This record gives sequence, structure tokens and C-alpha cells, in this order.
Amino acid sequence: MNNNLELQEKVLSIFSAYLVQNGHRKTPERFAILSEIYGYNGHFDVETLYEKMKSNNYRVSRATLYNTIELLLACNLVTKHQFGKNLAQYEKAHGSKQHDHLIFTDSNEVKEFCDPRIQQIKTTIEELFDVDIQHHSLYFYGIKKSKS
Amino acid sequence: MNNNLELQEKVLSIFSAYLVQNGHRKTPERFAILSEIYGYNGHFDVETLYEKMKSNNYRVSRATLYNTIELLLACNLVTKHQFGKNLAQYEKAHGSKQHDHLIFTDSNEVKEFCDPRIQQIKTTIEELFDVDIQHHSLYFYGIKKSKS
DNA sequence: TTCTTTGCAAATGCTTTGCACCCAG
DNA sequence: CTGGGTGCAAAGCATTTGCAAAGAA
Repeated sequence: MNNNLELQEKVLSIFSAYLVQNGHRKTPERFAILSEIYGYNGHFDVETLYEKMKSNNYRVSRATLYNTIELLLACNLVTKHQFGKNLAQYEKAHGSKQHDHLIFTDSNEVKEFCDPRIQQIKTTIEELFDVDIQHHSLYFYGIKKSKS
Repeated sequence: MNNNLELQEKVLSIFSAYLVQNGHRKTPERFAILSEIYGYNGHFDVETLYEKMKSNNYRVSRATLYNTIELLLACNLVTKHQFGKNLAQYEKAHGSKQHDHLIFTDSNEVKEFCDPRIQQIKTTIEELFDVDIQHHSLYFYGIKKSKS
């Protein structure tokens, strides 16, 4: 709990610095949205975020949600996923270990995992193509083996 | 060229067998679409496919394209990508080495690469989670290093 | 005050669906 | 024949956009 509060403060200051550095205004909506997002643990979509904030009596528009998430993506406080559907899913990105995803196609359940070899591949690709890799996405899609 | 013809015959027979086994009908549209797709080399979206077939005087509807692609995905003759956008991109899957993608975020250019370590990660995950992995997607997003 | 940001609603664009007709089996 | 498949157009749905009003700097 205390950890969570510290995390909130930390990301708020990161966001604040980002906004200033890029000539964006520090509006209450932006900070409320960031705070709301960092209260979640799993993945969420924009509609869910919208409903949650509405039910907390916070007046936001979907347009502002999309705009703000765009900013949060730009400063790496949020990551975006598209698990094969047309619905974008988001996730807080700071204060949690970088991880990838395993999707069970029968149940739509999503598991997270970490494997250091992905970083090695990244390094190889950066050298091979003379590129700076900013982020990656790795999804495995599978079904549970029978419990027999 | 000859290779291409052989490939076409091969995938047509795979598709044919799949349709029979699953109680689907072998319509001319389905084979025309598969054939069209295997004439391409890079990625394509449904609208592009639609325009191409129209301009070849082949009468198809978008609905049939979506339906047929669904079947082709099911029998692994086509793969689907969502490079962070809401536009689904597709690619033939048979007769080409399995590969992953590097996307240049400044130019939207897409490069392909192969790295055996991804298969090793896959094996690890299968054991760790007791899962059969059917497919995966790995994208790296980056920008070219300055040419200086 | 100035100009970015917001909320709302309309518009956009990809994909899905409904339905009458068609045709593969 | 019969039920699945097709084309067309309309509907769905996530996301984007236009614009007047609000408010951060």
C-alpha cells in the first residue's frame, strides 16, 4: 500500500516533468487519469477506464482519455497491447518488471513471463539493422495441455 | 517462378483438404482468394486485396474476403499482424521461413528477421506453463541510427 | 488575455451482420 | 433439392475529429 503511494508520487513527477519539457499543460484531468491507471494491476481498455472514472464521479470524456494515454505512451508510463483483437489494451509500465505475455486462446486468459533471452535478441537486432529499439511486443498464443 | 507454381498447387491442396475435413464447401471464390494472396510477397490488408481483385475483374465482396481469411488463418496458410494500428495486416504463411518483424516507427518500414532463440523461449514457456503454443508474434519497434 | 485542452457529438474507417439470391454437394 | 456461401448494404464499434466553451499559464 505504502509502496503504491510512493509509486504514484514517482510517476506523477515523471509525467509532470514530461509535460513541462514538451510544452504541454498540466491539467487536473491528465493527473487524474494517470492516477486511476496506476491504481489498476492488470490490463484495461479505454471503455473500462471511462466507466470506472464515471462511476467515481469523475467527469472525463473518451477523447481526453485517448489524448492522455497518447502522452503516457510517449513518456513510457503506459504500454499498449493488441492481443489480436481490434480493442486496444493498456497497462501501466513503471514500477513493474518488464514482461511479455502468454495468451490462452481457449479462455482468453493472459499470463505474464520474463525471459532474459529476449533482451539478447534485441541487442542482436539492433546491431544487425543499425537501429535503436525503443520497445517490443512478444505474445505467445496457446492452449492448456489436457489435465490427464 | 516454377517454385511459385509448385507452392500454389501445394497450398491449394492443403486448403482443399482443410475444407473437406471441416465440412466447408470448395467454392471458386475461396481458391481465387488463396491464389491471389500467394501471389503477393509482403504484407497486405483487406482493402488492398479487395482493390487488387476488383482490378483483375474478379467479383468478390469484402465479406467473403474476411470469411475466407478466417479459414486461411485456421489452417495456418495465412498469418495476421497488427503493427500497433487498428488495421489488420496479413501475410502468406506457407513456403516461407518463419520470421519476426522489426518496424521502423519513423518510416513505417517493416523488416523481417529470424532468430533461433525465440524457439528456445517458446519451449521454456511451454514447459513452465504446461501449454501447447500454436503461434507467437514478436515485434521490435525502433528508429534508424543517424547515418553520421 | 492567449492558446491549449476539454467535453460532447458527429464522423471515420475497419470489420461484422442481415438478408435475398446463388450454387456446391 | 438444400443448406452453406456470396454480394451488397446497413449496422457495429473503437477511435478520431470538429468545434465551442473552459481554464492553465
